[in-house]
Amino acid sequence: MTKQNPTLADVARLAGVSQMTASRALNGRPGVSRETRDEITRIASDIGYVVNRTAQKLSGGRNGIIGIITPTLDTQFSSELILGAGRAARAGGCEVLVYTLSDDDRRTHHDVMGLMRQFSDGLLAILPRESLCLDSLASANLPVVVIDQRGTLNRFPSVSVDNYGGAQLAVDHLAELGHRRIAYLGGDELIEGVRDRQRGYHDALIRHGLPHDPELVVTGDLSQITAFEVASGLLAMPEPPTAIFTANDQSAFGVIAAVREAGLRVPNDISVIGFDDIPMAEQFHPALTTVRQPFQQMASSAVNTLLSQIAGFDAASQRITFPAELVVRDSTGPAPLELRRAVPAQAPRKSRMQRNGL
Amino acid sequence: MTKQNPTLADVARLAGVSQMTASRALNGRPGVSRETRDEITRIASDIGYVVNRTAQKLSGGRNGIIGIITPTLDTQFSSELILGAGRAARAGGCEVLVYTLSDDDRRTHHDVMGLMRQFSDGLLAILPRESLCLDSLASANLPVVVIDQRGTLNRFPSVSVDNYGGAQLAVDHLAELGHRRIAYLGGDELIEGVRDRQRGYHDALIRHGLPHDPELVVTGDLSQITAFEVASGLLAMPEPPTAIFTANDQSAFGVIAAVREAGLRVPNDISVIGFDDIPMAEQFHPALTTVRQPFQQMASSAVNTLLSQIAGFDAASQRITFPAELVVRDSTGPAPLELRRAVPAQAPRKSRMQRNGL
DNA sequence: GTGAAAGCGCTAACAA
DNA sequence: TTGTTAGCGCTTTCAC
Repeated sequence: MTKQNPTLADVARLAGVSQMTASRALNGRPGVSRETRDEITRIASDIGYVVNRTAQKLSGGRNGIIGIITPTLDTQFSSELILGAGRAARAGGCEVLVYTLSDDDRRTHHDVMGLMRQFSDGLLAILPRESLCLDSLASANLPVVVIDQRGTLNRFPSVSVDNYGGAQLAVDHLAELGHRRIAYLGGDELIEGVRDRQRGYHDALIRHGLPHDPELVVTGDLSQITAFEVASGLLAMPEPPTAIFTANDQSAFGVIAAVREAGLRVPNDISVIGFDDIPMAEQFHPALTTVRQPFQQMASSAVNTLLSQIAGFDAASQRITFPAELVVRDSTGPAPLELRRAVPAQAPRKSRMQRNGL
Repeated sequence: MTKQNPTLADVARLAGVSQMTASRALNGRPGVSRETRDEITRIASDIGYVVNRTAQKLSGGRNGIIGIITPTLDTQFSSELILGAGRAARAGGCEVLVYTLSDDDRRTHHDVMGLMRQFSDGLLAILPRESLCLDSLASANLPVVVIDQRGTLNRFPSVSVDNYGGAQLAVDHLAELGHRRIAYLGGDELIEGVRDRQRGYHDALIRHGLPHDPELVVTGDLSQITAFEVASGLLAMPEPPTAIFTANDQSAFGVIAAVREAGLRVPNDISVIGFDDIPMAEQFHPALTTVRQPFQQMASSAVNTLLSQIAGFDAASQRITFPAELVVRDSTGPAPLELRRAVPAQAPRKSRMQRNGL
């Protein structure tokens, strides 16, 4: 307890004005003469005054804080979004505070929402799955924007990528490379975006007149490790796919590991394509072909929507969708020649293993 | 603006007691009769009362919030630490809010510190490099614990891993495998922990009586991409190393990619060992041999130190160091036979390329 | 253009 | 065991 931090009262006293004048000056509000304002600003900076946002918020005003709620911090998916949101917020004169939903569900979502509401002017929710949070969010009467979850109940404005279209892009790419047996490794069915990707996969298959073998549709949990296991099963099929489309990049990494483990090569024997285009995708070996989500744009669009809501505009029913983009790198290639046109009845496994042994 | 959130006054009124009694009851303070307390608790939960931590903080009390300051969110290094800290904090009845230092330095560190101070009871700073933040932190008179940075100025209690010893573990392992030409790929020299790792590498080399070739000590920036480039240079040397120790796992991934690119294999031709043991290390292919930092323990130890400081105990000079642990996986193996005992004068590159071509 | 008063929701400190 | 008073630092409202 050396010395207290300077408060608005200190600034006011030193400047010989009332607190209100100081407040107005420092916040750029009208009603202060040019000279007074300059003087106050100078003094404030001299004594190192920093507004107390806690008090600011409590007294009914805004405090320039945007809260971000994210289910997890350890995926590049969320870090990218948070990074982008932070940039956009700062550009809009706000700071960002992140709250991670606890892995244990001990704490009720309601409490968390309450907490964030008290701290911030508005909330950005990264909620891939139809979370219970939505209910708590609804009861909080403060601006909310949801990322990656349009939601069935249209309660909040949302920003997401065109998952359906993106998945089609992936299948198109594979089909053009001559693949016919294209597998899909999905994730948690509760995640709206993931469901859309699967629909996109399915519809694109039909559009290309490709067989739609239910055995080629498998489910993971968006983690690399699970993808590895699930993909291993896929590769052990009597008639394995020549290409695997995964619901996210992380899964694609697991698939590639599984392909290697099976003694096959990517993309020579099996093509793999992911979804997201997290930074790691480019650095992976082989560099991952994937469908890009424009994280930066999504984040800044979400922040801007939030900011305009905070400013009092109604954006309640806004649904922003960004197009996905195919990013071709090294993990996809032409389908093996002998499988390109028709799917032979006999298991192609052997011949491929041989080729690989060269 | 549907309806205001319930406040302590509401609870008190409904319970027919004063605000203070309600406050005491809800905070588990002594001085409230059993029945009154139960009744108040019931009512509070009935009307969905959630304490306003902003007001709580403003009124001079604690608010059960721990602020975490991290330079970045997109490394598993920091996510692991934050995850662990969150768990520990919650176990101690606190919530955690994360602030990411902006990538642009527009905002002064001082402002950020001010902000966090207002919001929280104490700060956990993940500051790998000797940051300017330390100065700002010092001026904030609230508990601070620093992770991964013992600091030259002994200002704050800190928690870190034994970087020096960990690096020696890595070199010991390599030396036991018969490696003689062991390279070190470091990172930012400003990072204290990284400097310690280099010292450990150097001293261990001497201890093992191994040659200390300055050419084998190169510097990256802890990123995978840079490591790839730097390692490529290392491999192109007339007399390349047979093992590479990197300052972090991320760099090791880049090195492995470079080794592959050069047509060599890990660990047959080149052994690679990292530092950190981030989750990705285990899932990488080949699974990475590395030196583990006990993130969970470090984080919870840091939180506990912080908590005790908040409780009023003095921990100003506390320095906690955790031992590092060698985790042997698949990226290290015996040194190539012909290089195991002595370092031949002629370039060994050719013979290794041949072996690889088998 | 400026200031005074009141209060945001809560908790210390002191009564009773 | 309980209540009263005061005030955290700021902004709103309304007066000058």
